[in-house]
Parts: sequence; structure tokens; C-alpha cells
Amino acid sequence: MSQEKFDSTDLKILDALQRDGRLSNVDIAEQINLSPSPCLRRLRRLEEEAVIEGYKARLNRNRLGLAMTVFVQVKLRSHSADSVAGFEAAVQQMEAVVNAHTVSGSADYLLEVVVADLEGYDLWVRQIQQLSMVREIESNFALRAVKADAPLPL
Amino acid sequence: MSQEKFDSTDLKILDALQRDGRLSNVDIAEQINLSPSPCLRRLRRLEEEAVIEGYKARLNRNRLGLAMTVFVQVKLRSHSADSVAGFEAAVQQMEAVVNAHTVSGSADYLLEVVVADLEGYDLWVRQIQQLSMVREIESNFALRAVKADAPLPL
DNA sequence: TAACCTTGAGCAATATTATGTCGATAATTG
DNA sequence: CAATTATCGACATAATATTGCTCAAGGTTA
Repeated sequence: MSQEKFDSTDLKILDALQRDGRLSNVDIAEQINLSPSPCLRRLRRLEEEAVIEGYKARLNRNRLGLAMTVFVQVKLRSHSADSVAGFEAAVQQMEAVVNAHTVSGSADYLLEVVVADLEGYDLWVRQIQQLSMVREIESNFALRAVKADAPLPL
Repeated sequence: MSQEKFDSTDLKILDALQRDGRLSNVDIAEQINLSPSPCLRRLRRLEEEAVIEGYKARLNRNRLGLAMTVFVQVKLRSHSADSVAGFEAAVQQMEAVVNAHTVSGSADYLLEVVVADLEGYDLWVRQIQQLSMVREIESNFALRAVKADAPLPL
């Protein structure tokens, strides 16, 4: 739809930053063989156009005591606008939910939930089950991360 | 297992950085009401202990022409060490796979795959189906992101 | 109580960064 | 081919950031 707007230099900047979000402009410039001034111009443009939505630190969940990641498939009772809006608002307020998508297939939503332990998960499940618009959930516990938060293929 | 190692000041630093990974040390210090020197000491410690695993720019997939996100459940033919190792090595090399976990439940793996369009997905599926250790895959297309890459609950 | 350990505040020196300007060059378009 | 536009490299500057050092305060332990 729009990737024609970005030349290979833009992509190199984006790729450098998705691998190390704290690179300074001069470091990026050096890495992609460009001088700092045009590099900064491009970077600012990419930020303004919201191609870069933000920056974040990648934290180690286990070391923070968040040892449990669960993928939860949710089916709603009805797909009325109210049900959908209510469910999504609830999901957005739940801090344990770090990712949520509507999906094709037999489930309506796929959520990624992060909690400390089984007890924390139990508490969260009770919250979700109290939502009247939820018909059914199926939990799949992440046993091991094979690949996490890898860079996008640019 | 280990969150006793972090006091509330550490958590404030981590929380600030997972929301804005480019904050300077002085900005973090101001945000959490601490002077820059101890703030930097803590930050460096958190980096050295790999509580902070790195930093990354959050890119807008749609604007980059990566309009399709697919969650793929994979079942293996056998769970021999060779099958597992071979499959995981293949997954790690596929750039379209941005997340991969082994999971409980009927599937062995849950993958998140990012491609430009259906054609790109078709190409990827053929790659995966050529792996002899793969018995079956089920694709669930992400229709809409309700929540993406939200901060961890600290 | 005294010694000790941890952690914070303040300050200074250094290094680094972001950012604007300007002329040159390359690409594009009519 | 000429004119226009876009983009680059180089340089200068001003603002910021990082980092080390020292001293003080608070809490802990023997």
C-alpha cells in the first residue's frame, strides 16, 4: 500500500533501530554510510510519519518474576457492537494482556497474557470469565520461547 | 524466582524505559524523583544483569507493507531431539517468524508470522510444509490488533 | 554505641549529540 | 538540454548527556 515511500536508505535506518533502539543518529549514519545530517532528517521524518511508533526497552520477563506467558483463545457469545466494544475495552485495561488480536478461525480473539505464576493466572482467568460476553476460553501455556520479539523482515 | 532483587526504584526505571526506550538518564531520574547519579548506577546494573535485554524501535507494520500477521499452530510428526532441533533451527532462520513458542495443548508450537500479503504467506507456508518434521499446521489470520506490544505489568 | 555498608545528592569535567546552514551534486522533469 | 527539485557532505554551534568523585544520611550489624 505504501512501502514505495521508503527507499533502501530509509529501510536501513529502520532496520538499525529495530535492532538497537538506542543508537544515536551519528552511529546510525556511520552504520549505513551516510553523513549525520541527511540521516537525522530521514529519521525525524520517519518518526513524524509514525513509521516509527516509539521506542521501548526489552525486559526479561523471567528475571522480573513474570515467568508465565499464556496464549488464550477467546470466543464471544455474540458479535454485537456492544459485546465487541465491551470486551475490547476490558482487554485494553487488563495489564496482564500484552497483545490482543481478532483472528480468523474458530476463536474470535487471541490474547497473550503475562503473569507471575499459576495463581496470578487463576486470578486473571476469573476476571475474564466474569465478562458476560465471553462464551469460552482456551488456554495454551507457553513452555519455552524459541524466538522472541525478532526484527521485522525489511 | 528473583524479583526480590528489585526495589520499587528499579521497577520505576524499568517501567519508564519500557514505555519510552530513548529516555535519557537525566529524564528518567527526573521522572522518578531521583538524582542522575544513582539513577545511572541502577540503570547500568540493570543492563549488566540483562534485566534489560536491549532496546528496539517499534515499527508500524502496515506502513512498511507488512500488512499480514498470521498466528500459526504447528504439530510435529515426532518429538525426537532431531526433529525438535531441526524445526527450531529452521524457524529461527525464517525472518518472517517474529515470535515462536512451544506451547501446551494440541499444538506443539505457536508462531507469529509477518508477511506482506497472501502471496508472501503462500511462499512462507510452502517453506514450512517442506520441512519433513512438520505434520500439520493451522493458520489463524490476525484481522485487527486490539492491543500491541503493551508494557509488562510491573 | 561504634563501625560498616548502602545509597543518595551535588558538582565538575568530558564527551557526545542534535540540529541548522550552505554550497555542491545528482536526479527528475518538462 | 535546461531548469527544477531533492538530497547529500561538511562544518559550526549550542545544548545535553554521561560519568566520576566526594561527602552526607540512613540503616544494619556486631
